[in-house]
Amino acid sequence: MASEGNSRTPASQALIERAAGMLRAGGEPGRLRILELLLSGELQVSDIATETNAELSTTSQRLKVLLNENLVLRRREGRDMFYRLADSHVETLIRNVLDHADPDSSDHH
Amino acid sequence: MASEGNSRTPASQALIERAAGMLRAGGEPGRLRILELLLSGELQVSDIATETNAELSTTSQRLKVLLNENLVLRRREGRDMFYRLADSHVETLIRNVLDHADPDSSDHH
DNA sequence: TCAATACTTGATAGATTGATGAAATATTGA
DNA sequence: TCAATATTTCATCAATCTATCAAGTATTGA
Repeated sequence: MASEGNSRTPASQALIERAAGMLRAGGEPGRLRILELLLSGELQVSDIATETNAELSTTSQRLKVLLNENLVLRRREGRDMFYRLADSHVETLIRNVLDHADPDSSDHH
Repeated sequence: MASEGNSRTPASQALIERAAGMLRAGGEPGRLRILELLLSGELQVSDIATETNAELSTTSQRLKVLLNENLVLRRREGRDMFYRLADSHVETLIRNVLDHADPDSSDHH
């Protein structure tokens, strides 16, 4: 029994800042759109740019923010760079917020 | 079967924007700190200000942002205003991100 | 080694944000 | 009705963010 339950040990300043950074990274429509896209799997930069109707360099900058906040991981394959969600925690987070923001979602209480 | 599963219907522009707004609202340390505080229950503004070491008006502004993004609800009782997390979805979200940001958290993969 | 492809980085300008003091509003009790 | 308490709103300024173009780097194949 270390830290889980209904009452939580107050998060340290550092933890709060890391967590806030993650939320902030997802808190911009262009970047959230990318995260949503990646829910269905790994994609390369140019495809992400195409799918999101964004400039390549804009897309790259967005991915950089997501990478810095550890929301995504990347892997090079030849000239291509493939990005994917960092882990299932992130997946859950994204699904969660999209669900919650959906007025048609059933369990709002 | 409407929208849940491993592949998700692409979110509408509006949904993405609402969801991004929520993340952005939680994406600032001062505001996330408030959300974390509220995990343990309803609090009035002055107490939130005290607990977070912030000016009253700063706290009020922060709460306003959280309220606008539907992350919290409030209720007046006399001169006091009590704020609480909007629902269990929000609770889950906050716990989730704090967990994920914690390097000591076990299930990062 | 050169040209082409795929991406990243740097510089920048415009937009948005966040904290704050001062002023305003709401509620209560004398 | 007045003063006190609790909170919100307003105006402002500095800081941060975001998209974009141009330039730079990495990888491949001729």
